[in-house]
This record gives sequence, C-alpha cells and structure tokens, in this order.
Amino acid sequence: MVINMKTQITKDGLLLYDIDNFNISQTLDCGQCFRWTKTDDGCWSGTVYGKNLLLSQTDDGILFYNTTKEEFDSIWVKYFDLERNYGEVLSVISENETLKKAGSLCSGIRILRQEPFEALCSFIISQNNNIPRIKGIIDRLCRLCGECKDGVYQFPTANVLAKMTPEDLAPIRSGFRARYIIDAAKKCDSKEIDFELIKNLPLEEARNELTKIVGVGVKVADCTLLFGLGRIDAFPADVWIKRAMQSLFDGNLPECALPYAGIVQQYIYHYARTIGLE
DNA sequence: GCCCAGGGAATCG
DNA sequence: CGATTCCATGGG
Repeated sequence: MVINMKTQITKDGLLLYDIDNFNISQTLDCGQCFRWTKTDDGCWSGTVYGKNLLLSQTDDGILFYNTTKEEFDSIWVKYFDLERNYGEVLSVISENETLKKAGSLCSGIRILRQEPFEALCSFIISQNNNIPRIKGIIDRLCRLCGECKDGVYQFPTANVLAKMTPEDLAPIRSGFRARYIIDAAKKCDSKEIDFELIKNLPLEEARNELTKIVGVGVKVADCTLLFGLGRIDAFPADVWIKRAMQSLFDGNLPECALPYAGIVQQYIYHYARTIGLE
C-alpha cells in the first residue's frame, strides 16, 4: 500500500507534507528516545546513524533541515517509520473506546527505528531510573567515548565500549548499570548477540537471546525489540503499563490491539502518564 | 532523613 | 515457584 506522503526541496531543506499522524514533539518526547533536544525556537535536533538533523513542524508540514532526498529516503523514512499507515492502526483500535481515547490524545506518535545497540544500552540505563537522569547518563556516555562528528558526539560503538571497564565508566555516573552496559557491548561486539539474526526470530526466542546479557530482563529486551528492531509485536510492560493494564483493561489487551501491540503500548504509556489512572 | 524513578539479580522461604 | 531485598544516583 502506498502511503500518502510527499516531499519537496525548499531553500531551507526538505519539506515533508501530506503526511498524517506525525507530530515530532509527540514522537521525540514520549519516552522512547533520550538523545533528541528541543531548541529554543521549537525545533528538534538529534543525531542518528552519524547524521545530524534539525527538524521543525510548520503549518505546511515537517521541515528537515540539512538533509537531502537521498538521505531522507535511505535513513529518515525508516527511522521515523513513515511507511506505516498509523491512521489505519488508530482506526482499528478505536473499536475499543478506551484505546480510541488514548490514541486520539497522542495520534502523532511514531515508533522510531533506533540504532539497535543504542536502544539496548538506553533501556539498560533506564532501569530503576527517571527520564531526565537517563538522558544525562546517555549524554555523558556519548561525550566520554563516542565519536565527535561535525561537533556532535555520537553514541559509542559496541567495539569501543567492549574494551572499557566499570571504572572507566565512572564519570557517567550510571551506578550499578555500568557493568551491564559493558556486558552488552562485549556480547554485541563478539556477535554472540546478533541483531540481524534476532530481528527475525519469533518474539519468545528473540527475548531469550537478548536476556543472555547481564542486566537485561524481559522489559529491556522488549524495548530493544520495539524501539531498535522494529518489532511492533513486542509489548514492553513497565510500571506505568502494568498499572494501566490492570486499571483500564483488567489485565488483558483488547483483541483489536494485538496486531499493533507495541504501538498501542506507547499510546497507553502516554495516556497513563498524562491523564493519570483511577 | 524519606520516597521514587520506562528493572533485574540475588537470595530467600 | 513467588516474594523480598539490594543495587547507585539524584531530584522532589
């Protein structure tokens, strides 16, 4: 199916228009990623796959500064999941009244396809932690041992991190998570953990592979699958989701949401955190 | 001082 | 098995 999406090169950059259900603030500020920052004038800047990007949402659409059509097609379409029809997802889940409401409150969220190793480490760092501090630790990690490209520090590679010790990571103040990050790096660098292989495994087997990393349980594994490997069948259940599932659905996700569990998870997460629960 | 934060490992019974 | 406790760190 062809998604309604048009692009046009302007003097400022590439303009994406005629696209539904894509709000950059909702997408970049919903707790799925930790390395995008909002600028004073309301733009968003971030760096993915070594490319620095500046975005702004206007009445005309979304403006991608400093990018090309080639880069847009090869990187950003996939990263922002632009080929998926979120309108259809929202339509199908609106069969359930609660999901209809949850979806309508954040219908511009898109599930990012982040770099797998970054997603894995980010959610290792997220455990028993809060979002501002997660962002701080990740920022310090990039500055400590990530490559600097065009003045922006990238997320470190598994190869670099695999050679480090918990003492080396002391400056990022990640506490007990330092040795988890290093174990993840070693297993990814050696290909004992192979994202390309895991990506296509049945959910249960994919989880079993990722949880071989010390400090990775089911929740972090599911976040890695959803936000790093594009597996929208993964349903990460953190404390908020667990509370919401009991409170809203008596523990069971409505049938209509099952094909899009991961996306719906993000709607519920947003709903629980903004509206609150009974 | 206390509590909690997009959890997981270790150690119980 | 399930339940509890500890893990570093920082903000409220």
